Amino acid sequence: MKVQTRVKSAIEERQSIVMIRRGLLEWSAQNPRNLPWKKTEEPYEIWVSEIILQQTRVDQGTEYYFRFLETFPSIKALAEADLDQVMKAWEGLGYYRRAFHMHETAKYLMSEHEGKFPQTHDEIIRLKGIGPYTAAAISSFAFHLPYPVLDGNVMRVISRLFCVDLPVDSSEGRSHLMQRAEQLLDHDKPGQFNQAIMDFGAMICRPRSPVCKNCPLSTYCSANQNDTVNSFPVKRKSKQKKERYFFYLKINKGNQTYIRRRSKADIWQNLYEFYLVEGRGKQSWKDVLHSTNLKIDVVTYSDIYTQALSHQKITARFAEATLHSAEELLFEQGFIKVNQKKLRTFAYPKIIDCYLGDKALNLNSSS
DNA sequence: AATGCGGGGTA
DNA sequence: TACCCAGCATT
Repeated sequence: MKVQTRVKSAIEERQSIVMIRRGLLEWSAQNPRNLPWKKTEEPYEIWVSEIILQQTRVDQGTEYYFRFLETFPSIKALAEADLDQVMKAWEGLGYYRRAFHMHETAKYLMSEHEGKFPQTHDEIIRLKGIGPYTAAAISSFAFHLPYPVLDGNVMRVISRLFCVDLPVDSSEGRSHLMQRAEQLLDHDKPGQFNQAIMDFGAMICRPRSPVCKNCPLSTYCSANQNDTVNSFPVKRKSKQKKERYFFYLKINKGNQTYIRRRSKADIWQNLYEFYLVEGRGKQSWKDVLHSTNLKIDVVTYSDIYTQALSHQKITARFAEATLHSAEELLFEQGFIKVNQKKLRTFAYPKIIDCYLGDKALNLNSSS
């Protein structure tokens, strides 16, 4: 038997667009999602929520959202804070450039924009850290401007509805999806519509095991009709992870420790760390200690810590040591000396945070 | 157009 | 383990 395919007429096409739009809004009204940032139209608060939620699950970001607004309740408060303080609020959340850019933008808005968040899409999208998605989100949620959001949820929903087989991580795919998103958008209530389609993607049209059985759009969904929902969205191959080996020396002098802010173009920019020697492949502490000019006595060696980033696999070892050579060697390299008690007031990568946590635990249990 | 940038939940 | 998450900047 021959598989029947037929091209939809322009009229049918327009009709299904209308039905999908209505279906999304109705589903949203019947299945409201109680998210804290939905309760406000304050641009600053919406901005904070949207930056936090970039590539970050709602469950993971919610606590950060409350704490960030508590610590920095306004553009002014954020602008007047130290970078270290801002990074500390972001510690553990990842993609730390987000925090850096927010801080930069807050300072810019104070000095060049009278501390007010801009109210047009053109101005908003020019701000650091704000791209097409975030600009559309803020524009529609805070100012009711008709810009469609195109995030991971929306791309998944649309690619399934219309069987878009262009890779969603290609510019061609993105522009195709954006066209669809613009067609679908409800221009009278863009904010509501954008919320609806994202919620729908998160709850019904999920990445794995979508709930097609009671999906209100199943009759309009090409992928569902063809029983190919699992082959959308189409993505390119992901790259292999690079392995890196970090040897960290927690160098002490008395009750002080030397730490340094990471400043190179690399992971964990603007977070703090100990003296680092990066090994090439497998290496031992002996090789590493031999390669430094520092006079130190190692007191303890830690277990091995590993952390998987999206693009790198980090293996880290820590050694605690006392310093005998002149401190100047370290100060010249940008290190600062911090009292042990104040150590945790700085922001660290997760792998260092874990090490410090384990160390504190060991001290407690052995005493 | 490709790549780098975190951390965690889930199947 | 691999994939994905309310993406963006840089080259």
